Amino acid sequence: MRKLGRSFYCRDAVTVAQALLGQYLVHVTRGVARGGRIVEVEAYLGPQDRASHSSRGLTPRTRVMFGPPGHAYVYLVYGVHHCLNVVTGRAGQGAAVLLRAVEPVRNVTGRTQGPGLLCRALRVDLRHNAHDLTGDELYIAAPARAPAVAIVRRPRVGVDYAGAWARRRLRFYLHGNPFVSRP
DNA sequence: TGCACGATGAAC
DNA sequence: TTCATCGTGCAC
Repeated sequence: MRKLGRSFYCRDAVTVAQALLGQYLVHVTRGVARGGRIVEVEAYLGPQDRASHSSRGLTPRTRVMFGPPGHAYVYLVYGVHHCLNVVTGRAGQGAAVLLRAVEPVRNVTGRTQGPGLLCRALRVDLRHNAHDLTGDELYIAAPARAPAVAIVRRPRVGVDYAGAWARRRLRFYLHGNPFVSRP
């Protein structure tokens, strides 16, 4: 496994989103490494994207999204679940990719099909907000052998309020993978 | 200072 | 279809 470096994230969100499929998300806590294969993601493009949190502009919460790429943007939804994003593009752009589902690979208990379940299973919460993904605690790595993958494009989930942006096909997942949240 | 509202998941 | 539950952003 080879950890993804900064340059991986310094690309547009759509490119990074698709490139993330099949990569391994790893979280090391107290010597225990938990890992899952990323099978479903969504791209959020920036302030112009009405479905993106960054469409509100630079606020205390979106500060991380507008920061340098390769960092984790973690937030709480519905006061209950956490969602993990990776910041992409250039600093100031406000783009990110939401990790929606992983396939359990190592030391993962519980379900992982959905952004909230993924965070629970991999023990990711608000403490990881702004965390540098090129570090040794929470990172993404390329598997030794990456099989060819068929990618499906669909509209994003739960963003009906975003008008035309809700219809953009910015959700990507691995075709036929049983760990996708909503095939 | 108050309030409406979620990039969800689970129960009914 | 309803609800849990709380941080955020914006109105007052």
